[in-house]
Amino acid sequence: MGAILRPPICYIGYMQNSIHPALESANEVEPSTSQAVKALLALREMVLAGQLPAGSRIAEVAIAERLGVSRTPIRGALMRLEQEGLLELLPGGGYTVRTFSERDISDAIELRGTIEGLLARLAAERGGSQVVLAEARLCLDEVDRVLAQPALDDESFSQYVHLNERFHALLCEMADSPVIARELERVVRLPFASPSGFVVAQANSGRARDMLIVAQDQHRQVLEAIERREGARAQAIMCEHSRLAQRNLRAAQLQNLPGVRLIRKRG
Amino acid sequence: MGAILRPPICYIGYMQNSIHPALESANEVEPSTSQAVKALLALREMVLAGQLPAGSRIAEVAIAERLGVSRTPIRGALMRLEQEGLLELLPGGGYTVRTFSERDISDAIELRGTIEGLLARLAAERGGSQVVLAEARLCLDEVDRVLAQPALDDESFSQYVHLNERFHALLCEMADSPVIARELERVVRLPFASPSGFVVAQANSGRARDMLIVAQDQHRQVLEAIERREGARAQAIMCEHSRLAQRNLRAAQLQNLPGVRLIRKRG
DNA sequence: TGAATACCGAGTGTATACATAAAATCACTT
DNA sequence: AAGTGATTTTATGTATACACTCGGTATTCA
Repeated sequence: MGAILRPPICYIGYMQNSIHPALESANEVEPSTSQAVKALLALREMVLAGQLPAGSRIAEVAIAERLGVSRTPIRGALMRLEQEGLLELLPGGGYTVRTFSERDISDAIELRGTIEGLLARLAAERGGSQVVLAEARLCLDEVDRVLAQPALDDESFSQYVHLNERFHALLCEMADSPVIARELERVVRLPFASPSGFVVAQANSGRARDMLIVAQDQHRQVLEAIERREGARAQAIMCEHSRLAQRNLRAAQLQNLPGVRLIRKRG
Repeated sequence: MGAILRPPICYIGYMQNSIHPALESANEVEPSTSQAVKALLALREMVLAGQLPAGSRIAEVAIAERLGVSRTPIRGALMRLEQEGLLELLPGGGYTVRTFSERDISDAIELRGTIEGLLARLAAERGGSQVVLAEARLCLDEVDRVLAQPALDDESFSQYVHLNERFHALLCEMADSPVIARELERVVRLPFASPSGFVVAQANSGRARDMLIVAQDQHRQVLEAIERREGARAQAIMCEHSRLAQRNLRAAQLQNLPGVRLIRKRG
């Protein structure tokens, strides 16, 4: 498990290919990655890190020379990030960093919970394959093992996040619906909407482990509901499950999360 | 109401700027529209009309000369359509037309119903502004007037579709959630997931008007539920409302719908 | 002195040229 | 004859050059 420990744990899609554009010209992480991918990852990181001033237009040329690529891949990345909802189109052309109110984030989490609830119901109704169900059980067993210790260190949290994302991915697989899975992936990319978005945020809190215990219980129950073909129950549990993130949104200290700078205080 | 009668009624986003790329060089619909917009609209039409062979790679240069623009806006349009879910990335680069199984379409409709249900619940909980509520009531009154006649002609159907989309848009406004509204718009763009996607498909059916009567009743009930702040009821009605489209998916003759060619029979 | 117009600059939108990778075809060998 | 290898060709990915639009500023006229 080669997961990085502290900062960029939160977003599902970013874990496996998280690039740090720290060094100016030394960001040759892999020679095989195309310029377009490089630009996309770097720009997303920059946006989430708050390195781009929100409100003013993003200068393409400046980004281009900063990343050492031409404007073409930059423009592609900008288009894509606008589609993802991290950027906004300006009336005169060009893009700005989008900011989110707390209610926007709350709505994003609610939407994720709703879609995951739908997935859970479909999984129950359609009855996932025994193989995937067995994998999910094993996954939860591993989580139990991680949570067995009374106090969790960073390594344990990292493992939990990994297993958590794996379970949510398995849920997708059980529902066997590429269309819905695809849209869920989009929603999860919205800042703070990820299933493990707030796990790290409260990692230092004393009740952090207790929260994870509750979440794990919900995972157990939803899997049981799916196995018993209890669709409505599975849906309800999964929807409620997302409200853990809602609670953390209010209680958590958000300093260490990527994308905090995108939250506007009032407006 | 400058709605075109027969073919391109079905997709919300396409109505106001539906371009027919019929004439080769005479598609100067507006001189102010950028090449990028032109390419996007034309390509989307081509994909939905089934003019591009599904399965094989889309040749950029061919599209470019056919539309009379360079490859740059074409590539932008391809990227965007891939994001929208109409195209698929090929492993070697390039794009293909995506095809949908009947279950994919069914899932898309279910997803739309789920999200609209969420919107209805939020609208009820948050209590939409009196202005929007009044507009919605007026909208439904107009629908009543259209449905008053015993038999509906094409003009009436067109009016219904227009009012139907307006009501769904007002629902979005009542919920007052830009984040969720944005994702709903994406889902609605999926082939056949539009709220009025199957209205036209069964326009010639004898029971067409009856279906619309049922839909209108659901609209009335959901609005009442929202006004009374009955969130769960509003959610349930709106979710069930989308199942009308599910039924039509099975029963309707789909010949006249844009995007039919994207349905693969088995697989 | 204020306002309006014109000029200049910065930056996006578009087109095209080039490089590279993939695919298809042909030849050659087994 | 079939399969594998090399070569050619075609198409995508990338960079750059150009055009045009939108702001800003300065200048001029009333």
